[in-house]
Amino acid sequence: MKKSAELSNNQRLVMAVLEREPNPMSAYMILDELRGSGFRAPLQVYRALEKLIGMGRVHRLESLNAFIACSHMSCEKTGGTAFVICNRCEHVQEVCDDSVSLFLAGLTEKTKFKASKTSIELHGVCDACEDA
Amino acid sequence: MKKSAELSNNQRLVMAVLEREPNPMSAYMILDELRGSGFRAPLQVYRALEKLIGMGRVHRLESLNAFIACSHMSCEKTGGTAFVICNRCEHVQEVCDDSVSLFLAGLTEKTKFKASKTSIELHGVCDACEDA
DNA sequence: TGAATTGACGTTATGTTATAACATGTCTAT
DNA sequence: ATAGACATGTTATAACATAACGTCAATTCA
Repeated sequence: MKKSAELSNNQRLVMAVLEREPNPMSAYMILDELRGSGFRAPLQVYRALEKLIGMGRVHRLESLNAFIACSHMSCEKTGGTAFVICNRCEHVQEVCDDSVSLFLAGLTEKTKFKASKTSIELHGVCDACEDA
Repeated sequence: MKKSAELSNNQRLVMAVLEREPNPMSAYMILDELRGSGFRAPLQVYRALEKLIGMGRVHRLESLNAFIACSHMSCEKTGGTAFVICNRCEHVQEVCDDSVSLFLAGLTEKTKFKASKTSIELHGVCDACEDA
């Protein structure tokens, strides 16, 4: 039994790419970054991403079909995370506090629903871009 | 200048398909339903969907790459809508009340963000499927 | 020890979702 | 009548994702 903190070779490479890049990346962008390291097929990326997402170290942004390194330690321990995504600069702000988990708790109670996965994504213009 | 309530031929056909089907449909499922009516290419569907979404009569579910008829009158007037999606029966519950708009308002205030589009989607198991 | 299991990896092919680019038609306001 | 806006049709292609197969190395436990 391995410690979950240990990453396989491919997982480490994908993680490193995502940690270098502040903005969301598509699987194919990641693939292109890693061709020099021997990656040849999309599955190599997707398989690594799947594990990293399972560990909570990477998030998938459904509205972009893109991936980003988690900017916190362990979002997965709280109820959920909201992503605030600027359409101009592509910067993503990750919000992961009580307001999010309370909102989700209220929603699942109201709808009598057992949620296993949630996705909250806002698109618009961030403060910095608005001022500029 | 047309009244916005009037739909073009293709828009009407796509809308009718979505209104017949309670569960989310992919663009290609819609296309297949409409081949009998003369549809031949994905763009015919995507173009109609784009307009219908703009009118608030159809929602796009980002986490499914699928589309569903709005079950309310004009969600777009409120602050936002949350979709509660059962992974077993595929049923989608559309929640569009103050708790959603208040949550979004709090979030945008906190992050100093001007949101133009939001997507809130929960996956899990609905009450009916849980009991069954 | 060695058979069985597990998990990562590699490769080819294919499936699924979405848009680009270009041509045509059809209203309507001036 | 003509310019503008909008809807349409068609072909091709881009972008995103997984199926199905086989290999290999480490682990385990009979």
